[in-house]
This record gives sequence, structure tokens and C-alpha cells, in this order.
Amino acid sequence: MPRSRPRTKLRSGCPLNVSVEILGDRWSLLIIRDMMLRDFRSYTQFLESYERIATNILANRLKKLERYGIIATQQDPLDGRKLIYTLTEKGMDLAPVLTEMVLWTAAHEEHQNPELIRQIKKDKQKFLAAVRQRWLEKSSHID
Amino acid sequence: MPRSRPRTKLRSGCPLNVSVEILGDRWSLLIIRDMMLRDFRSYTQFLESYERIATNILANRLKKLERYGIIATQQDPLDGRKLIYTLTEKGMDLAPVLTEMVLWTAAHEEHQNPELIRQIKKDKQKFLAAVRQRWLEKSSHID
DNA sequence: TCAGATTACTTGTTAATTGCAAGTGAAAAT
DNA sequence: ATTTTCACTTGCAATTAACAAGTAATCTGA
Repeated sequence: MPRSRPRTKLRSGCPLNVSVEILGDRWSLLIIRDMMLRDFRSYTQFLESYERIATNILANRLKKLERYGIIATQQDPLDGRKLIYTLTEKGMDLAPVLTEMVLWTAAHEEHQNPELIRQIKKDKQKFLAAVRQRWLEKSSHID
Repeated sequence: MPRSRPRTKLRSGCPLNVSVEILGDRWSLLIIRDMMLRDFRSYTQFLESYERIATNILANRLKKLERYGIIATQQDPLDGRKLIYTLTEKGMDLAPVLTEMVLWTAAHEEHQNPELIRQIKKDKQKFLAAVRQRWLEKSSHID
């Protein structure tokens, strides 16, 4: 369901360029990874992730991802200070992209987390289905 | 074939982070796209690509991609001024990543090049095989 | 109840990266 | 011999990222 109007001027409408302009930085995909694979949902959790994103960059990226409909934000009903960030369906649809990136690294670069790679390699479709199923079951996603 | 030693300090060894640190900017994947899908092989061709990369950024990215073994550089035997840039096998292995990014954009954002998307959607494996076959036939790749 | 902690930020400030314009040297074409 | 092409480099301005500190709203524990 492509949008009828670009929200910013794009360098080109090439579908690869579009995704690069949305996701091509050093943090966006890591935030999405934390949501998809680690079920992170709060600002503090993202801040405490291993790669140590700066607070202003995190705030900026969360806004950008929400603006693009990749994540959604809701208030925590149990704690007025907290916001809950969740992946939208559009965000979940990035699972294959992340998966292929992980496989590429596994094949060509030094890396960690052999268990994740074992799982993906064993049955990619099953892995993707499981990730999506977990997301469906959370059911706190509101697109 | 992962390298035994990281060439720079990485924020983390998470396989997604590794690929993000190598490819997560606004130009690297576009250069790879031009090599993979459009058979671009020279500095001038990359410069003339629609998105208009700056000359210093292009030089910088070509060096980075070569350093990571994603592309290889050779002299043009017919013209002493020219260099020929080609994808290595490691670079070709990015085809699934690019393909999934294109599919994601096709599903969720306004974009162009419906013919490419039609091809990929029709038979993804066949598309990937064809891209690799074209690369093999060029046979000017030296890893 | 109220001091202290927690949460999700913002606001400086500095450092790094990007983008633009112009220039360079070697090789090729005219 | 001069001009053009090629793959860059250099200098500088503008944008972006990183770091440190602060803030308002909310919650928690004595």
C-alpha cells in the first residue's frame, strides 16, 4: 500500500533508494532489531542496548520511524511516564531484510550470536513465521 | 568465511550491526545496485547515476567497499586512465538483501520501476539466479 | 506526603561527516 | 600540441552525530 505522495523530496524513486533513504543510517535498523527480536518497547530499553545510542538520536529516530509508519507509539496504561513503542505490520515486514543482512554477515564477516544464525539457516521461512507469530500474539500493535 | 580480526572497532558483534556498520549509509548500497543491476563499472558511470553522488563521497565509498572486499578494482587494459570496478562474490551475495529491500518498498512506499518489481515477484529465486548468472558470465571479477 | 527516583525526552556544545565547487595530474583523443 | 577525459583531491560551508547536562511529568517508598 504505497503512499500517494512522498513526504519528503527523494533523490530518486528507485525502490532501493527509497528504502535506503528511510533506513540507511547507523541506528534505525538496530532499533527495529531490538523491537523485533528482543521485544524491546520502551525508550530506556533502547538506550540500554549494547550499541549505546545517544538520547537525542534515539528520540529523532523514533519520531522518524513513527512518521514512516514503521513503529507506533502508545501510552502505558499502568505507568503515565512510559510510552510503549511497537512495530507496525510495515515494520514487521522488514524481517526478511534484517534476516538477509544477518545471513550476509554470517557468511562474510566476523560476528557473534551463532545461535541466531543457526536458527535462521536451519529453516529461514520457519524463523520468519515464528518472529511474525510472536508479534501477532503480543497484539499490542496498533497500526 | 568470516575474517579472524575486525578491521575497525565495532559497536558490537551482532551480525545485524556488523552489516549496518558496513552498508548503513546513504550511498554504499546504491553503488552496489548500479554494479549489480546496471553493470556500471567506472567512476564516471557512478557519478552520472540518477541520485548524483558527490565525487569525494564516491571515492571514499569505493575505497571502503574495496577495503571490505565487496568490490575489486582493476586497470582497464584498453585505457590507462580508467579503472574497472567489479563486484566480488561477497558483493554479489548482497543480492538477497537488495532484493528484500526493493520488495519492502514495493509493498509500502511510493516508488518507480514496476518492471523490476514484477520480475522479482514473479519468481524471486529465478531473479537472483539470473543476476548471479550475468555476473558469472562477465567473468571480469577477480576476488 | 513528600523527597528521591524514574521516564522520556530537550538543549547546548563539540566533533565528525557530507555536500559543493574547484582544481590536479596522468593518459587519450583530436 | 592542445584539448578532453578520467579518477580522483582539496578546501570550505552546511548538516548531522555524539556527548553532557538539564527538565517536566510521573511514580515509589518512608
